[in-house]
Order: sequence, then structure tokens, then C-alpha cells
Amino acid sequence: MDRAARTPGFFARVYAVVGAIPRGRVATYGQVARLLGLPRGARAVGWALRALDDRTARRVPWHRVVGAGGRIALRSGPGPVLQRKRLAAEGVRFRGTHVDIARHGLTS
DNA sequence: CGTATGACGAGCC
DNA sequence: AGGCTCGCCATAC
Repeated sequence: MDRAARTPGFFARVYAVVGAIPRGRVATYGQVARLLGLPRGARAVGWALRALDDRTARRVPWHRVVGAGGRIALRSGPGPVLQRKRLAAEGVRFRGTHVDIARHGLTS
């Protein structure tokens, strides 16, 4: 286990919240941050997910976290495609390039 | 301890 | 709609 995931630090809490997102639904970085008690910590959440290594990523449903409005935040590499693919596999609908947040949002 | 870095977000243009 | 700027936050150096 990585140090970040073992210690009761920020990363671990982010992973715990993300892990609680139900299958077929998505949450925004801002929402996750809010659940952690950091209304303006969306960016920090992004930092935590970015720090996921291949092994840790296997136990954290990072693909269920999207940007405000359902935007796929990943910009390059296999990430964006993989995320969209995984979400689609869970039945998540898209409206163009964005996730249909109104239909699959955490609180929706 | 100051500066840099992002998988962010809201405002503006 | 698409692109920029600026503010926020936890880390990395």
C-alpha cells in the first residue's frame, strides 16, 4: 500500500469518498471536495486522483469522478477514452462529450 | 518556508 | 460553445 493510502491523510479520504460512489453514477470533483469538508478543494481532489498508481487505481472507481457539468477532465493519453468506456459500460449516458450529469449525478 | 503544479470551478469574453 | 484568467487546496521540491 502506498503511504498516502495507508495514512489517514487527504488522499485516503478522497479514495474513500470516491469508492462510495454507486455504480452507474458520477460525482464531480467539487462534490467530492465538499463531502470532505473542503468546498473549494476540487483541485486538491484532482491532485489526489492524479496520484493514483496502477495498483491503487484498481480499487478506486476514479472513472466515476468528472468535472463540473459532467465534463471529462482527463486531457490526454488513454485516460479520457478509458473513463468514457468504463462509464458507458455502467450504463452512464453521455450528451455529446459530457456525462448526462442531470441523470447520473450523485444527488440526482 | 517560498514557489510550482494540476484529472478544478466560476466568471468573462 | 470554446477558451482564458484567477482563486483555491494539498503536495512536491
